[in-house]
Amino acid sequence: MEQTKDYLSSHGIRPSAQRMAIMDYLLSHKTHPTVEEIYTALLPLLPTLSKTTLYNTLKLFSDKKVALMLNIDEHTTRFDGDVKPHAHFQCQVCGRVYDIFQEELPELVSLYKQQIGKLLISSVEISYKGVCEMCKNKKD
Amino acid sequence: MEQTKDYLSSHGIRPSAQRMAIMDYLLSHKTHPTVEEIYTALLPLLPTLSKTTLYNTLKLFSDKKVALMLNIDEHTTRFDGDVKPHAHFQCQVCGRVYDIFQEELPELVSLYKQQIGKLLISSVEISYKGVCEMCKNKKD
DNA sequence: TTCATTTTTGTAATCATTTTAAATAATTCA
DNA sequence: TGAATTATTTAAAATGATTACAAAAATGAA
Repeated sequence: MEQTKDYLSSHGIRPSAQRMAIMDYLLSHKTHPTVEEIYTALLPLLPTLSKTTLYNTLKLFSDKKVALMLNIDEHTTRFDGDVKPHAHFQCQVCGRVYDIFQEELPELVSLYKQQIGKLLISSVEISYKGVCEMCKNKKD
Repeated sequence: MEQTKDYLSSHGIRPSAQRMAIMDYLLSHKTHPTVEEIYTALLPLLPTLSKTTLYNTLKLFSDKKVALMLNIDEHTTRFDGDVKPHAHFQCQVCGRVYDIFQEELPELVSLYKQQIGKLLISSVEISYKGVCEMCKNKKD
């Protein structure tokens, strides 16, 4: 996709085939995928893709602010191509990660983003845990 | 300490020597230590302590709500004996984790803790990243 | 083209965490 | 008490995510 190329370029990222495919994947899969999931999904498209490239690229995306690196899952890092301020929820039964867009959040984030005391804040991550609707209903 | 024994007992945790030592450590070291740090610190007191016991115990503490398991550090899990609602900040230069007690936070947490839509929320973790005062000053 | 730089790749190494099974300690109740 | 059951601790091995490294491939500039 041409717009992905421009999107990367405008953020100071040279748009290689691998990078575009990875960015496209993140933008079209709002599932907060793990490295493993992205790797498995892209292998048919990029048969020579290596895990190292994935790790390097996702780190680059995170540094350049075109992706979020999420620590909500204690077992593995997850990634999000949506960089608008929002929170996340992980279901402790099925492991799925959901987005939470609350009106108060962007406000809260911008409020704290500048400074708390003498600390220089650059990012905020808000993570909820519990049981999602699907799993809650199965329990009955 | 006798009060640690009661504290554990009142939370449904049988107070073994190992558990009391670990809880004591968490209550007296507000540094959000890693498993490795706790292990190294306690080895002189409990020469036979094993890492497995540490992992088991910290999991138990987290389940019984006498400790927080923090995912703020992407490399390793950190623990906090302070279970009052508060946020954390990790300095990306030195790695230290600081507590952030903001008036708005307990409110925010209790607000969201019950339910968001159809999700059943049981815990919230708010993590800031940036540069701490010490490291900020060193940079000049 | 040729040279230099960037990006990608595969392999091996590292390190936190989990699994497993045995050893030890504590508890129960006959 | 003391044998039997249960809970806890331990050490060693296995797992799995991530990083380090060095070579190969691709890209860009002169």
